[in-house]
Amino acid sequence: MKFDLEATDSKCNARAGTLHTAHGKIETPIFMPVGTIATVKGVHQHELHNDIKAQIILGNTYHLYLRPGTDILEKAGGLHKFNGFNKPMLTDSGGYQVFSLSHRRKIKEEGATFSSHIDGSKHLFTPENVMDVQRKIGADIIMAFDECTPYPCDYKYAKRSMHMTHRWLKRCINRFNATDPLYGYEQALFPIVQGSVYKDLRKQSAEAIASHDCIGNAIGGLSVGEPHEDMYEMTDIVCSILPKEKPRYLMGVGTPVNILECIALGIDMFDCVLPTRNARHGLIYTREGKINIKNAKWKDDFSPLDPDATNETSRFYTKAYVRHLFQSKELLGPQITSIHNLAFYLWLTGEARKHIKAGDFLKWKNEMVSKLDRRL
RNA sequence: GGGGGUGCGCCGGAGUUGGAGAGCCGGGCCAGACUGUAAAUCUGGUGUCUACGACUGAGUAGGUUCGAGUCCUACCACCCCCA
Repeated sequence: MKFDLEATDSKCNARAGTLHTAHGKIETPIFMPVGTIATVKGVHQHELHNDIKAQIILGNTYHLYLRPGTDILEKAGGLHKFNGFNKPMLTDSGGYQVFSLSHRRKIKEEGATFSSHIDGSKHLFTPENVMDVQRKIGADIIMAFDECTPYPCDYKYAKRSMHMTHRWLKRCINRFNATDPLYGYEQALFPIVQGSVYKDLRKQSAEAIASHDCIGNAIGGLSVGEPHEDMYEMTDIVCSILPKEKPRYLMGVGTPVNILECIALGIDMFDCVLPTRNARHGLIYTREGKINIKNAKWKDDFSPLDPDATNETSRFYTKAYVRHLFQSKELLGPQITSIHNLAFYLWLTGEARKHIKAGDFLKWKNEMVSKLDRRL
């Protein structure tokens, strides 16, 4: 797996590059739709491919391990074969579930014990078996097992947790290096920077992560409720330390404005549930800001969801029609808005790339942010 | 034509031995939230007003009573049975 850095903005740290994987290339900056349970909720693979133009999607180790289970995924020949998405995929390790399902787990040095949110059964996740599971799932990029710390998080806990994540990382790397891909193509392991909102911890963590010389690096533990200023500050510090020639993945971020700001700080890869979750709840992102398509004011607005969209779905369906679908609780409503929001996110990162290459990113970014920044 | 039954919220239920209702449950409607997905979910609002408090309100109009959504009378509407 190889990353080519193609352009760097002269006025900020934004970059454009290409990550070459066995399932195709990823042109950065890029947004990666989240497909936790082997599906980007409500969206067909051909829609991801043709209309949204997704270049890579996510899956989740914790969820896929619980259901359908690694035996089924192995039998299928890996996640790509199972869900039919034959472009690059990335799996998260379950580290986020250490945070989001904190009431269902116990952390020890060995690993984290979860009681399944599906049936209550007990499962131990260790750095080693999380690597094994991700080998079986077969994503192109797999993530180290970490603890995503909550916000707020006191310094002492953040420090202790960070060190444990670093120790877990060494175990992940050892297991990863001791095992081979199961399906005949390369997988890359990305380590994750932690350290909560503490500058010294972030610096220390970024240095530790960089020292492993992995193919790409990730920043975790942000977008968990901290102020945006903290998110940007931490991202900035970490980007100044992580190697320039390797892709940087900011996990779980974010809003369109978050993404633009963090591209400016030097981030190449993003993922977030907002475009799909909000879509299912009737919130759509447009070039002019976000709108709630369920609001009564759209009931007789027969203009397209987005007349300027580059994808077909967003130009084809009207606001009034999509509102009607939501009012009627028709499945097509969330499907259309999910496609729309993802297409918008992919358009956004694609435009950013164009402007970085053209050399006018910062100006374009600032204009976009002021247009979009109605608390996006 | 005769007999019986039922009437309160935007809708459907529940609730009444006469004793605190702007008010229970569900739906609808109107808004809001959501950041490496326990999420097609969750939260709030939904009579009126001069609004942290008031006022009006149980088909309509009267009556009985300290007190009526509840009892009585008339009328109206709807449903059922008989002709």
